[in-house]
Amino acid sequence: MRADAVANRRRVLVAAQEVFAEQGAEASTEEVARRAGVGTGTVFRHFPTKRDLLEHALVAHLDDLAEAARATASGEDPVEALRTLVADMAGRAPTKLAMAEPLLADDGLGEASHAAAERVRVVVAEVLERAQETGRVRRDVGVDEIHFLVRGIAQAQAFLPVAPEVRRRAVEVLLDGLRCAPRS
Amino acid sequence: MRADAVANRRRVLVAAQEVFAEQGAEASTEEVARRAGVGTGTVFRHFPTKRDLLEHALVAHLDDLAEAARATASGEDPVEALRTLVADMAGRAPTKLAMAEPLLADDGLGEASHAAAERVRVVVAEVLERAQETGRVRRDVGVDEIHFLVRGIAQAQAFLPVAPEVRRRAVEVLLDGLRCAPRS
DNA sequence: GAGGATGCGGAGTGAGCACTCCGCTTCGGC
DNA sequence: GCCGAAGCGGAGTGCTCACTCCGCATCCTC
Repeated sequence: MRADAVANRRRVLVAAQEVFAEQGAEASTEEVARRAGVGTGTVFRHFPTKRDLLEHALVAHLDDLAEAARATASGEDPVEALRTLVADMAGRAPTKLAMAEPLLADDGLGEASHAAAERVRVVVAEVLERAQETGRVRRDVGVDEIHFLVRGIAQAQAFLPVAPEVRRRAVEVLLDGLRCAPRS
Repeated sequence: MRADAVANRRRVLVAAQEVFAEQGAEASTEEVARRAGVGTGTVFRHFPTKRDLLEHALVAHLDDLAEAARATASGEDPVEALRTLVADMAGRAPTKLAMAEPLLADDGLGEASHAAAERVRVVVAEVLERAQETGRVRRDVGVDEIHFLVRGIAQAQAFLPVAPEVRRRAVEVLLDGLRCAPRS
């Protein structure tokens, strides 16, 4: 692969993440090309379909998230780390969903996306488990429930911009729910 | 207004709710017309833009919800009513959001939608207040937080179909969070 | 039941999009 | 520096969709 081709490919990927985060997945490929400073032909040569472009942008995004999660996981008190992780994921999820949504709606995520999502999942699972071992987090929830709730929080802010205190209190309810021992 | 025009208008509205619930707001106007058994011209005469059609379908949907909520509110134990309401709203929210999302993305909801949403809000507020008076529901949350969380739950299931137990446990966490007294 | 107003259907229009194609430019091995 | 291969740009293509237009059918009044 020629050096300029490699560079262009990377520039397109970066531009795609930016554009999709800002405008959602319905942003045109032309806009991505413009932002990357290349022609549309170049974008389509590297990523033959829009689906392909979305998928690669999503993988890049998930890898960023996993790395940040790994940094959070090491060091802190596990319960505090879980809290930080939930907040971080809730913050990033709108961007993630913008890219994942059309993929899910059309034949589901591809292999690469699944692998990247799994890498995130592993880190979250580890933090959750350690948090549960402290006895301060209920044991009847797993990573799936966490992801579900975080995705919910994220989605809920995506459309109706919501007052910060409302969002904060809502997250608080969620975290309290996690901390409580389950009731009858 | 001629009698057949009135009937057609109603049929279009009903068809629109069905189609948008099934296929999302990106469903074509032609599909709505087909389902209603009319031509596209007729749809556009009654609702000059797609936005108009979405908005009227949304109002009809919200009015249904408000009526159901009123039925739930009367009679039951308030805490139980709140629980039922949350579950019901979580169930209906995907349909609601499918219609509301493009409106929000483009200039926000119109006056009619706001009024309909307010009618729902009033009922929920009343149930929440009565539930709080029993002392079994924390007092630092309001209708906004409830709507926010419910919308989240709804959205989260809309894309990734989620295992029923996961969803159930997640809702449980939310409801437990509501029930707990706030912790430090 | 006649006549005018009202409403209807669906072909047509233009805009926007994903994706293709090919003449030209740039790269890199020699 | 030369030259073939690799890569590039962006006009072109075909499709879908919201929305328009107008000749024709249907309704309602008198």
